Amino acid sequence: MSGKQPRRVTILDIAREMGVAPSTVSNALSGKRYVDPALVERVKATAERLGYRPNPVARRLRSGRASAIGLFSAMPFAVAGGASRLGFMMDIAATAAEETMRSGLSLTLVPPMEASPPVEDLLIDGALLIEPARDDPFAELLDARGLPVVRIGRQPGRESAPHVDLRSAETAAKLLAHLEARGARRIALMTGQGRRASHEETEAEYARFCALRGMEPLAFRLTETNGVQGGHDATLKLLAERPDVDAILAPVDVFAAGACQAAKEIGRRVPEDLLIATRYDGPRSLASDPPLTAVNLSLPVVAQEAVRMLTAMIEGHETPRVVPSPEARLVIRASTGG
Amino acid sequence: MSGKQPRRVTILDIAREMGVAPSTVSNALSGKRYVDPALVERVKATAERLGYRPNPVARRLRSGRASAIGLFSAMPFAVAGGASRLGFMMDIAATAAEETMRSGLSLTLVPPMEASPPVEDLLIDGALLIEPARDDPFAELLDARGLPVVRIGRQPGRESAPHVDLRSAETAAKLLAHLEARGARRIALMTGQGRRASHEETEAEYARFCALRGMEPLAFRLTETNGVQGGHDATLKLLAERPDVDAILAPVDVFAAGACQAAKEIGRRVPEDLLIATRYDGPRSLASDPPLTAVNLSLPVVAQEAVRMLTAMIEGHETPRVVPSPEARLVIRASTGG
DNA sequence: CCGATCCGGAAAATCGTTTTTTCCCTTAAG
DNA sequence: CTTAAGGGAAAAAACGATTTTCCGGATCGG
Repeated sequence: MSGKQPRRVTILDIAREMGVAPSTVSNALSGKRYVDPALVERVKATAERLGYRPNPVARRLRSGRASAIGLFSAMPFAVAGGASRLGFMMDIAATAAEETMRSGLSLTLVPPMEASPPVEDLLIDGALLIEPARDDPFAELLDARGLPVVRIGRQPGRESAPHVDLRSAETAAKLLAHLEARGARRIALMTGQGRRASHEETEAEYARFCALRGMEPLAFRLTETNGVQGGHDATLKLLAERPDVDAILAPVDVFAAGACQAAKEIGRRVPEDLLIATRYDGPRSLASDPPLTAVNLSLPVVAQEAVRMLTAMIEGHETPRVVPSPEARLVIRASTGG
Repeated sequence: MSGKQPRRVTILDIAREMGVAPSTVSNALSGKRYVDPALVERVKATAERLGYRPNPVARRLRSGRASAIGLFSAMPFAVAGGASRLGFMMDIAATAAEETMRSGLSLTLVPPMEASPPVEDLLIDGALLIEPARDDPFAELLDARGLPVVRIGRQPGRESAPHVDLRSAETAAKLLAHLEARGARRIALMTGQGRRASHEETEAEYARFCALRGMEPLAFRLTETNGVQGGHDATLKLLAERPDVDAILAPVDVFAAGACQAAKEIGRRVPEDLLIATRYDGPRSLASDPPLTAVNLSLPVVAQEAVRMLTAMIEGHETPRVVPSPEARLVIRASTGG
């Protein structure tokens, strides 16, 4: 346990061993300045022989870089049971971590906590922010610290901040058009309460869609932390009050899953009597009964793009402020007739 | 873009401003040495006024700690589609990140990559390793670096390494007993291929169980990356060949989900004609049709415990080498008769 | 009354790199 | 032949804190 480390080999050890200056060793190893090729070889060999490992902390202190970025989820991250965004977040985290490593950085996971975490003390030189809401506290802290931030999804009120645009309006339009094509005549909308762009854009698109067709809008905002149960309860209530509803668009997958359950309970067959569609195509949409029609958001691509933007900003390179996500593709499943 | 940081306030700025020595400021703020209380107050006030934030890197260089730990997933982390362990991993990551932050550390996510990531350059002073398989490459790298490591789940072949024991044998015993109590007479087992303790222990327990009852063992190892489809196909084949099988224990949740689908397709009703049970109680088990009987592994507690062990090891404190996870509790759902 | 102890703070060393500056020596130009 | 230029490596500064050492004055005991 805690085995007394045998004192790490430092650059100074190499320098002493070879009778050269520490700076020469540094330059030889990093290649930042010209050093006689033969000497470089010898330095490298000695470093290898002594088992030299650069001390990342010292390196960071001098160069001022943390060599890490943070992944911030605005959503309740550890919400017991009904963690509606875990899959979403992980699709991003997985790819982001990989892409981050590829750039020689590492990725720090920052969960929302009761007491907001010490953003100031985090060792990062940039941040990824997942679907920030209008007054996202993380966004404010990060901006205050003056850190480069790339948002995944536009942040309402901060449209000009760098972000990957998830194009939720287009996604909503596609889903609505699909439902209509499958025969829906009265579509209800179930979004979440957070003031996120995806919700706002979807609502706007839905309103436009309804207006164009003279369809009476039936839009609800559910509390995200209620999870499947929330979607379930809301659906029961909705279908009781408005039996003419023949389709539900529930962008948050847990709500859609709840809607499926509710429909089954009251004997409304999906998709024969009721169409249900969602947005994020995660494990839940596949595992629902029936499987849910959803949208392939290409989150791995989105994450990769976001990391690229962020690293560019950190290095001071030019980068477009807004990058569009790949075009969303419908994934049509049994919940809308397969 | 790359907004020139306004140069952080350092301890030197405070010292200059007040006409005292930097060391005095440090001592006043940290309280490590006695400093005149009145002066302490003035220093704190000045620090506050100037907006002083200690530079974590400098602090770490001097004290030699990285103040971060890594979370390593041995499993394919970004497996397209059938990512069977994402939920599992995230249950742990979420809590671990929170507990880590609470200890003033941060958590770095390390995905498996084609080219093994530069474990050497990671700024961590400890690691969490999720369900390492017998010859886990990460385990070797980390041990070689001499870093404290806590395994979540015993690692076959490294039983003496510090870990949180997931008690898979007991879990398996409970599930098997439950299936038997619900009337199962011929139980088949579907595990994964990785040489993880959970699979090995479950298989051993299953063998014991069968031997005791004179039940013919029917155990299969499926490739984890095939996901739901793999479980589905294997189940079809199994039920065709052995129609007398009346229960399936599939610890990997995606296999269980696939089994459900397959059963439905061939008209075997669950739970009337076939019982199905799984291990990890993630979103998938809830969203399956019917919902799956599973086991509450208390992953948040496990994660918390693992982080505590790790921080203790990092600080050189004594800590038990093996901590048992909380007793697993059955979560009985419709797939075994509710 | 003198030397030992204590005390609070200043000064300096330290952590291990990277980066800047200095310096020596060779070469080329005037 | 002298000087300027340039290249390659050594030396030193810097990063920002913590930790150790130092120092002058007050206190105390003998």
